[in-house]
Amino acid sequence: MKTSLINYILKHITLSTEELEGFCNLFNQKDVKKKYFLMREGEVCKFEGFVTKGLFRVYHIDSNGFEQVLYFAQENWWITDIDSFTNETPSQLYIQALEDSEVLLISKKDKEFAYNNIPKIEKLFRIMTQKTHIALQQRMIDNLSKTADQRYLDFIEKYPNLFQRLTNLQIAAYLGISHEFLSKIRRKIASK
Amino acid sequence: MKTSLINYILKHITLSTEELEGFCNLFNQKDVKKKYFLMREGEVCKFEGFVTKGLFRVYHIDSNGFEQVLYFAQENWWITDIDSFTNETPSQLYIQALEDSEVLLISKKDKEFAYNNIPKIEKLFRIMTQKTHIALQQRMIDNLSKTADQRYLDFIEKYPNLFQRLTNLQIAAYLGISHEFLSKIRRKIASK
DNA sequence: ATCATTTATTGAACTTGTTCAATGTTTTGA
DNA sequence: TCAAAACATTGAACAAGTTCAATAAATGAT
Repeated sequence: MKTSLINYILKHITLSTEELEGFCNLFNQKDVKKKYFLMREGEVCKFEGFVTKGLFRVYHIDSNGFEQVLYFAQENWWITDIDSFTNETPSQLYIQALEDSEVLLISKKDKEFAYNNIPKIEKLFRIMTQKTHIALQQRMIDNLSKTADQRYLDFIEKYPNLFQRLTNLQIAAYLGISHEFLSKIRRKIASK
Repeated sequence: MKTSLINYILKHITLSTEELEGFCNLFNQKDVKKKYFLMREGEVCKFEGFVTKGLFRVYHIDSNGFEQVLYFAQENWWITDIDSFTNETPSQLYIQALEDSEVLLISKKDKEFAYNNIPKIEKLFRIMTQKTHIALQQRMIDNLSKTADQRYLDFIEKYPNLFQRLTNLQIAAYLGISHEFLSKIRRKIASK
C-alpha cells in the first residue's frame, strides 16, 4: 500500500489529489525477502526507493573485504545510491534487505518526468535530500570527534528501534569498528 | 563581483535576465579577513554563502578541545551550517576565513522568497544539496574504509589545489588524525 | 526437536594512531 | 628586519582499536 508514501509527501508539501495520484503511480512496489539484494556493487543504481516495510542496509566492501555500513533504512526512509543514480556511474555499494521488506521504486526517467510536470516535487526532493544531508553531516562530525564507546551509546539513544532490530555485527559495521571490539565495549558498559 | 555566482547558476539551470538579476540581488557581499569568523558555535546560522574569493574552514571543537574540520570551502563553493540554517537551531560549528576572503550571503527569508517567486531556484538548491551530499557520502565511505595514509594520498590527489593552500595542521584536522601523526605519514611517504 | 549456521564473547599479541615534550623551521606583523 | 608567533618534525610512552583463534550462545531451516 502506498498510504505511507502519501503521508510522507503530505508532511512536506501540499499537492492536489490528481498530482498526488499521478506522482504515486510512478512508483512500483517491490518485495525483497531477507538477505536478498536490491542492488550490488558495479551496477548503476536505477531507482530511488521508499521503504514501506522492513529494513535494509546500504554498505560498501572495502579493499580488505570488510563490510562498512553507510546507512540503514527502515520504514519511511529512502534508499538509493544517490551518486550512482544521479551520475549514472557504477555503484560502490550493496543494498540488502535485513528483514522481509517492501519498497516503492521510482526510475530516473519517471522522477525527471515528475520534476517537469509537478514543480512541487522539486521541493519535496530538495527537502528530503537536505534532511539526509543533515543526518550525514551529524554522523561525520560524530565520527571525527567521538570515541567508539560514545558513538555506540549515541546510536542506541538515537535509534532505539534500529538497535532492537540489528545484530551487533551490523551495528559495528555502522560504527566503523570490529564486532569484537564492540563486544568489549558492551562488556565495559555493562560492568558499570 | 557576482559574475562567478551567475556562472554557477547558469551552469545548473536557465533563468531569464530578470530572474537572474532578481535572485542575485538577494545576495550581499561580505569581506572576511584572514582568521576572522563568519559564524561561531552557539549562534544560529543566518546565511547561506557562496565563496567568490579566498578559503574558509568549517569546523567543530570536540569535548577534548580538538578542532575537527567538516569541510573547506574555496571559490565557487557554498558555506553554511545547513542543520542550523534550516532548523534555526544553535550551531555546533565555527566558520573561519583561512585567507582574506569574499562571500555572497543570502538570508533564510530571502531564500524562501526566491523559492516562492522563482520556482527554478528549488531545482538549483536541490542539485546543489545533492552534490554536496554526494561528496559527503564519498568522504564517509572513505573514512570508514581507508587508513589515514590512504586518505591523505587521496586528499592530495582529489584536491591538489587545497593541498597547496592549507597547512598540515588543517589537513590533519580534516583527515581526523593528529598533526604529529600526519607528519609521520609524510615522512614514511617521502622515504619511498 | 535437531543440526547447521550465524552471531557473540573472550584473551593475547599486534598495529594504528595519540599524547607530551622538546627542537627546529617558516611566516607574519610592527 | 627581527622578534614573536605559528607551524612542522621527532622520539618515547601510551591508548584505542584490530586480528586471530577458540568457544559459547542464539537462530534458522527442515
